[in-house]
Amino acid sequence: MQLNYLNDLNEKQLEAVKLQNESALILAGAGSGKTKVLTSRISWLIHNQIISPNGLMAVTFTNKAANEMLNRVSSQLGMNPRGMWIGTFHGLCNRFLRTHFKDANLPQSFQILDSSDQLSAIKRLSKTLQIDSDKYTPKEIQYHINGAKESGKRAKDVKTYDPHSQKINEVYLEYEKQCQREGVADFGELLLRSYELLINNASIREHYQNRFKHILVDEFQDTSELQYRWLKLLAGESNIIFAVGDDDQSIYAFRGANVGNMQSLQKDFKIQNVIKLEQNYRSKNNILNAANSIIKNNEKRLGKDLWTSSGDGDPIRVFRALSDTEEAKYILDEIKMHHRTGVAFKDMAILYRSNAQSRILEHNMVSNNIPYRVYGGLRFFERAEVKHALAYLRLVANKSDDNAFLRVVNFPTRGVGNRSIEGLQDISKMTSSSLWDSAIREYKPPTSEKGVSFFVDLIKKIEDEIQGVTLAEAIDVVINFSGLKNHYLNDKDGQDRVSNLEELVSAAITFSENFDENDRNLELIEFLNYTTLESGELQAKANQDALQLMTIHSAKGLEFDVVFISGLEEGLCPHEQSLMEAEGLEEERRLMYVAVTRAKEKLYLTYSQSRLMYGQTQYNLSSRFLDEIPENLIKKINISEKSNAFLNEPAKVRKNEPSKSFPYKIGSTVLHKKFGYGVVLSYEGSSNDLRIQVAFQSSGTKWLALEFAKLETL
DNA sequence: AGGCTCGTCATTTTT
DNA sequence: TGACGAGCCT
Repeated sequence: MQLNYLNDLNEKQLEAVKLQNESALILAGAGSGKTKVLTSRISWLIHNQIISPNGLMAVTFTNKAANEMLNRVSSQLGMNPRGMWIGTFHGLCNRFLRTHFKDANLPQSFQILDSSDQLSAIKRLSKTLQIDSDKYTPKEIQYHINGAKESGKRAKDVKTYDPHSQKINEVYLEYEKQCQREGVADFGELLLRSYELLINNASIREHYQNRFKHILVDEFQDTSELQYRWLKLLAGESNIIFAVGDDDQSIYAFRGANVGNMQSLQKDFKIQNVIKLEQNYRSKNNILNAANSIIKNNEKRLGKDLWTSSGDGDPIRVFRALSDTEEAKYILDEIKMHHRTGVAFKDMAILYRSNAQSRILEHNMVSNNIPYRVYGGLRFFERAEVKHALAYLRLVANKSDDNAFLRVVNFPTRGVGNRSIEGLQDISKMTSSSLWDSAIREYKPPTSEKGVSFFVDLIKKIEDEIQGVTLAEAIDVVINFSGLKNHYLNDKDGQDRVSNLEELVSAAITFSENFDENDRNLELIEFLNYTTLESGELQAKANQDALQLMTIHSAKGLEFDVVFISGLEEGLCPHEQSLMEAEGLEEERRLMYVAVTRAKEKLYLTYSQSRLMYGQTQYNLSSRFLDEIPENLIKKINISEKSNAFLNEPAKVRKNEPSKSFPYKIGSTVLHKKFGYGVVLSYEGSSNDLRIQVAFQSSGTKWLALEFAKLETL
């Protein structure tokens, strides 16, 4: 029987979907229908009874992608996919650890720390350990811990070669103990501990290896070293991995993604034939050709070319502005024009490399009454008031959760000052017990609605009140009994926060509707997990017809009729910081590739001669990526030839050869009398007050007046 | 406890 | 420039 979901697949896609007993790597270009291939394959495997729904696992990175997969599979097969192992790496690991909490040496009700919880846990620990937080910043420690976990290492496995990292690793060791004591796990821990459990427990490992005959992975180029090792372990000797990815869209190396996994996969799973999906169903040919020409400048790639049968479309418009304001104005005018001709705001997007660029754009949208939406702010479950409310519940669920304790013991304020808290911490340290236990130990019946003992009574009261009530009612109890609601009602600009608390009650109602077990306690715990694993965009605003503003990173996976890529300047895109990193430029180029391939119909590339950054006007050269697009695909707009002397110079600098005005090559090493060795990053200003930016090995990055700086080339 | 000033810093981000 | 956090003052 031919299934209707297979009907509109092209030959290559169909080949991928119907692969039999072999692992596969599907190189799926932007807009080539990779999600479709992945979900169709799941449906095909199940429908042809090659496996049962329980016999496969499908992993993605984001909840959004996971949900989309679940939805498509459920509509293709007309079944409820809830029990299936389709989810994010973290979500599946969480499920795995809950199932085997005893073997994983975790309390059943263990709570998950998000990044900000993790950071406050580290700050707290540093204080207890009397670590100098200026010398060893909490951020640096967090980076070390996450990096180590990402590569599968416990503190005891990390090799340190200098006193500084030695010290930091000692904090990591203590951090592990603290988390264990408090019954919490950070994001990296979910993965690492799942991996370790599989390694160390043969019967569990064999059980899962026997179960998941097919493992499907989305966005494979984004997998980290540990994630790959975890997948390999689950695959065992004989299971089949179906990995879909695009090395050209690997833009997350900075957070641990390892494109090398694509080569490793081919080797480890003896993949003979990599299937390339190169037909693009999204963009016009001019756009694809531009993307192809840009990305072919990268040396490290598996190689593929996108094509389409949908025609050339408009030329790509390149606009050079005199200032960032002018750039914003041009974009705005074009948007208005397209809107008049019938393009909805929500089908147009402005992309930029860094968030700071959004301000000036937003400013223009506001003054012109264009509805817009900026992606990437605080998410719902990350808001302070929501976290406060949840912290009460977390403490009820797990009394060892010191993070939660500290968050709410004095919020809303109830006269618990630093002295009382430090007192409790001392007791906890001496007796190695939780803050809650210390509070119990010190308990004296409160005489007023103040103090730690009153707080203890409050938590116990909340605990009593929520027995047997629904989750939503429980949250209602918390926000009322805790005094949170009152606190915000009395706050002159707390109205939004009150409605967020109410929104949290609705979120709980929705959660309960989809929760099909009867265990109230379990429901609470799973809800708390859900709030950290799925920090969630509020859906309501998504339906508004609003112009989309976002970074290139957050645009990955999305598409728009009209796309503006703004700020295409050297130093901004490619970002100057990235040029210091190994293979940084190639990743920046992939970023450009991702940005370009977001556009369906029309693509605008804009840059500005001057830009206000950090309160100073910077003069930037146009991005080298613009030069990588063939002239015949481009229509230049309003680029006047009469530019000042400085701007006639750039070609030479861009080619990166020393010239009269720019005597030092960008990227070359120089020696300064006082600052020592450094690398030339860029130039700024014009002939007589030209300044040079140098990153010095020991004294940081500095701007120097070229006229006075005594630099030696090496 | 809350408001204030001053100093610092400034890609990209999901879970 | 402007956001944020530490620390100080009231």
